[in-house]
Amino acid sequence: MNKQIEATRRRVTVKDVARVAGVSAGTVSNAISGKRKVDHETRARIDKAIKELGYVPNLAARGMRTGRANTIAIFSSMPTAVAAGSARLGFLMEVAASAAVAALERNVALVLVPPIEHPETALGTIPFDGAIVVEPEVDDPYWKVLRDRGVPVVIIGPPPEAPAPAVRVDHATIATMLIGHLLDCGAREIPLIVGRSQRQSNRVFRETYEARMAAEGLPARVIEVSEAEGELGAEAALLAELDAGRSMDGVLAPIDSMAAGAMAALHARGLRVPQDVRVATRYDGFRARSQTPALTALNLRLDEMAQLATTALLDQLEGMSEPVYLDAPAPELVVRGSTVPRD
Amino acid sequence: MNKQIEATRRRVTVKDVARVAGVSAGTVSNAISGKRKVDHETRARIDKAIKELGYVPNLAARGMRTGRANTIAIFSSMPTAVAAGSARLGFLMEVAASAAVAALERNVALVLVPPIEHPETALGTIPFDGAIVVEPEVDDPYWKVLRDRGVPVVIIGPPPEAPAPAVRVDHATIATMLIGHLLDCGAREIPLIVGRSQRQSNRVFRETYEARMAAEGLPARVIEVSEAEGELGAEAALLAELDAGRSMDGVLAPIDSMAAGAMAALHARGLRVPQDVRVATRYDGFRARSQTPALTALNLRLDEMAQLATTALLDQLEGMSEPVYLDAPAPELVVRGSTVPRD
DNA sequence: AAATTACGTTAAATCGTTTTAACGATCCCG
DNA sequence: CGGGATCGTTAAAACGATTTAACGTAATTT
Repeated sequence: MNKQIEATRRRVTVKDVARVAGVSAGTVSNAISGKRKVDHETRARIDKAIKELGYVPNLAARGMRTGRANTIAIFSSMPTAVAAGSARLGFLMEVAASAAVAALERNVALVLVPPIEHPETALGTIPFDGAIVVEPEVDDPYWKVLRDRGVPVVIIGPPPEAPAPAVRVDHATIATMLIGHLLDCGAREIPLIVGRSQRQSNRVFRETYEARMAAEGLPARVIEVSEAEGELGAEAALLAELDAGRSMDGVLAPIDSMAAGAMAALHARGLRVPQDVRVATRYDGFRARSQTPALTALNLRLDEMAQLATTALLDQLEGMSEPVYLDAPAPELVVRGSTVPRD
Repeated sequence: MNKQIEATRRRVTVKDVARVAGVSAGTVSNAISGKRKVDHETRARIDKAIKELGYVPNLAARGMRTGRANTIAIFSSMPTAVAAGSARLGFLMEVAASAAVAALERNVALVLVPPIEHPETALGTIPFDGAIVVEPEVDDPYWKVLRDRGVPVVIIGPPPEAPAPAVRVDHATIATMLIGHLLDCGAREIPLIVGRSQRQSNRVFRETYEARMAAEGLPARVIEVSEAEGELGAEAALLAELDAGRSMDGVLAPIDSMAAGAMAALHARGLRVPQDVRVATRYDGFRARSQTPALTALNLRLDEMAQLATTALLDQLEGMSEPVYLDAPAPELVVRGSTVPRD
C-alpha cells in the first residue's frame, strides 16, 4: 500500500516477480507469453505478484532475445515529396493512419518515417521488423537499402522491380478512368499536364493518355511541368498554352498541385469551370477539395490499401505466408463540381 | 567480394568488427558513438571494417544497455475520436506528420498510436521514451497511465491537470475569434452547436459564447448535440430549431462534423450560405474544406504546435531542460465562402 | 630523475528477457 | 513392477551492445 517514492528505484524485473511468486524467472516468462503451459494456480500467484510489484516488461531486453522489435515502419521517400508538396504528405498520412490501426490490432506499432534530408542516418536509428514503402521511385533510396538488408518490405504503389511484394496500384487504370470521365462529360480538347521526371506514374499516365486520345481520333497535347515547380509551374505552362491561342474544353492534371495551378490559370483567363473547361485530378485530398469548384478526382481507397499492405507484411513477418503480390482495390470516381455543374 | 549467400548467416556483431579491425569491442563502440576519444587511425580501421562486414548495430541490444528506445509515441485517445470522426484523425495526423519530422531531425523515431479499442494492451507492447498526447480528456486513459508510470509526456491541448508540460491551446481565444468574426460579418442571431460531453473544450466554448453574447446584448442559444450523433445529430437538431420558427443569421459549430450537419440543414430549408446564414467552425480540415461553400475556420498552426511539443519533449528526455509549459501559437482566421461571399 | 597527468585501449561486468536442456514427479500401460 | 510418456518447473546459457575500472605508455610537470 505504501507508495515507494524513492528518488531512484531499481526497475522491477522478471526476477523480482519470480521471487515474490516463489517460482523461477523462466516460469514467469512462460506465464506472460503463454508459450508453455503453466499450472493454473502458479499463474495466479504470478499475476498477483506482477500487479503487486507493478511489473512492466523491458521491451528492449525482450526484443534483444527474440530478435523482434514488434514494430513496422512506413516510408515515403524524399525527392518528389517536397516536389509534389502537401499532396504527397496527405497521401502518406492517410495511408499511415490506416496502417497504424491495422498494425496495432496485432500488437505491432507503426513508426512513421516521413521524407527527410538524410534517409540513411535515420534508418540506422529506427528499430523495425519490416516496412511499408509508399510509392517508391524506380531507384528509391529507402527501398534499395531495405532490400539489400533483407528487411521484409511491402510496397504500396507500382513495384519498382519485377517480383516484389506489393499492393499494386495500376496507373493505367487510373488514367483511363479519368480520361474516360472527361470524355463522357463532352470534353474533346484535353491537354494533359504531367510531371517531367521519369517516375513510372508519369510515364504510364502519358502513354495511356496518348493511346486513348489516338483511339478516339482526338489530338493529344502533353504539357510537361517539372515537379519542383509544382503549382506555379503548371499555372504558367497553362497560361502560355492559352495565350498561344490553343483552345481546350478539359484539363487532366494528375498531380493535384498542378491541377490547382491549372485552375488558377483558367480563372485568370476568365474561363469557367466546368462550363467552359472540365478539370480532373487523381488524388482526392486537401488540395482537390479546396478548389472552387472542388475537383473531380478518384477515391483510391487508401485505407483498404494500407490495411492490405499491413496484414500482408505482418503475415510475412510471422511466417504465416510467403511474400504476396496483391492488387489494389479498384478506385472509384468522385465526381465534383469541376466536371459536372452542381446545384 | 564473394556474396556469402548462406541460408542462415550469423548476425554481424560489434565483436566481429573488433576482430577485423584488430581492436576491442569497447573501442568499436566508442568509435561509433563518439562518446570517448578514439585515435584517428584506429577509427579509420574500424570504419573500414564496418563497411566491409556490413555491420549494422542491434538496436535492441543498445537500447537494453542504454535504457533508451530512441522513440517517442504520439497518442490520441479513443472515446471522442470515434465520436468526432474523421476530423479527429485528420487533426492527429497533421500533428503527427510534423512531429515525425521534428523527431527524426534528432534521430528519434515517432510511433503513431491512433485511437484503438484496448489502449492498455498496446501500451505494453510499444517501446518509447516519452509521449505526446493530443487533446486528452479530463480523465484520459492514456494520459493517466503514462503519468503513473512516470513517462515524460507533453500534452498538446489544454492540460487536464494544473501543472503538466503542455503546448497549451486556449479554447477561449479560439471561441472569441470565431464569434467575433461572425459578429463582424453582421450576424446577430447565432446559435452555438456544441458537443454534449463534459470535455473542456465544450465547456469553455460554451461559457465564452454565452459571455460574449451577453456582452453584446444578443440572445444566446446553445444547441447541445451528443458527440456520438455527430453530423446527423447536428443536422436534426438544427432542422428542429428552424422548423420551430427560430430565425438565425449565423451558426457557430466548433466541431466540424456538426458544422457539416448544420450546412445540410440550412440547405434543406433553402437558406443560402453566406447570404442568409453565416457558418463557422474551428478546425480547418477536410470536412471544412469539402463543404460548398467551404467553411470559414481557424488555422490552428498544428505544425508549429507539433514542433514545439516535440522539441520540448526531446529536450526534457535529454535532460537539457525541465518540463515546460508553452503557449500554442495564435491561431489565424481562415475566411472562406461560408461567411464572406466569394468571387 | 622522479612524480604526475593525459591518452587510448581493453577485459569484464552488466542490462532483463527468452529459450534450452534437463529434471523429478506422476501417471499409464503392458 | 518396470519402462516410457506427460507435465510443470528450473538453472543456466544465450542475445549484442555499452560502460566501468584498470592498464600501459607517452608526455608533462616538479
